[in-house]
Amino acid sequence: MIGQKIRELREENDFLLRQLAAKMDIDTAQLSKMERGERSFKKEEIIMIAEILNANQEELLTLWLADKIYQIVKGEEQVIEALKIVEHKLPKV
Amino acid sequence: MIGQKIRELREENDFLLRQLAAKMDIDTAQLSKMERGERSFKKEEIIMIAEILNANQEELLTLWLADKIYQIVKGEEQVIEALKIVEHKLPKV
DNA sequence: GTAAATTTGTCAATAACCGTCAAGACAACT
DNA sequence: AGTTGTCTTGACGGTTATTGACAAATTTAC
Repeated sequence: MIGQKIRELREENDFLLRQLAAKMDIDTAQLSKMERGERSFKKEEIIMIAEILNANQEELLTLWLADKIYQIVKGEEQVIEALKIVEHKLPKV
Repeated sequence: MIGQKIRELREENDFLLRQLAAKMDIDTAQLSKMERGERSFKKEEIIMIAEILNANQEELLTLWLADKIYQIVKGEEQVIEALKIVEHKLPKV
C-alpha cells in the first residue's frame, strides 16, 4: 500500500532501488522489502522519501498510517465497529 | 478503554483482581497493569474473560481492537484520513 | 493498626524488529 | 551461452520492545 505508492513514485522519478536506498542511507535489500510490504517504513523514512522524491508528505504519511492500522485489523471481525469507536474517541473532531 | 471496561465487569461480578487473575492463570500484578492500560491484553485473554465474567465477547473484542488501533494512531495528524482509507480497503464492506 | 487487595518497580526471558551481507533470480544485451 | 545490472531472497547477529515472575510499597477496608 504505502510501499507500492513509493515504488511508483520512485520509478516516476527514475530512481533505482539502490539510488534511493543510498540517499536514505539504508540497505538496498531493506528498501526492496519495504516497498513490497515485507518490512515496514519508519515515519522518518517516509518523510525522507517525500523530500527526495518531491512528493506530498502528508499524503504519504496518511498512507503509511493507514498501512499500520490495516496490519493490525486485517483478519479481525470487529474492524468496522472498532474503527468507529476510534473515530469518536479522537480529540477535537 | 478495554481495561476500564473489564475492571467494571469484574467489579460488577464481585471478582477480586487476584480471583480473576487466578482463573486466568496469570499474575495479579499483570492483570492490574492490564486493567489500567499499562500493559495490553492478548486476544485469548479477552475471550477468557468474557467467558469467566459472562460478558459479551464480541463487544469486548471490539473494544480491545479499538484500543490497539488507538495506541497506534494517537498523536498522529492524519488519523481521520487514514481511518477512512482503511475502511474502504476492507473486503466485502 | 492490621490484614487484605492492589499497585509499583525490577529483572531475566522471550519475542519482534532491524541492519548487514551473500547468494540467487531475472531480464537485457552482446 | 556469457556478462552485466537490478532486484529479491534468505540467513545471521544485534538491538529493542514486550512479557512473566517476583518482591516491596502503597492503598483500602475493617
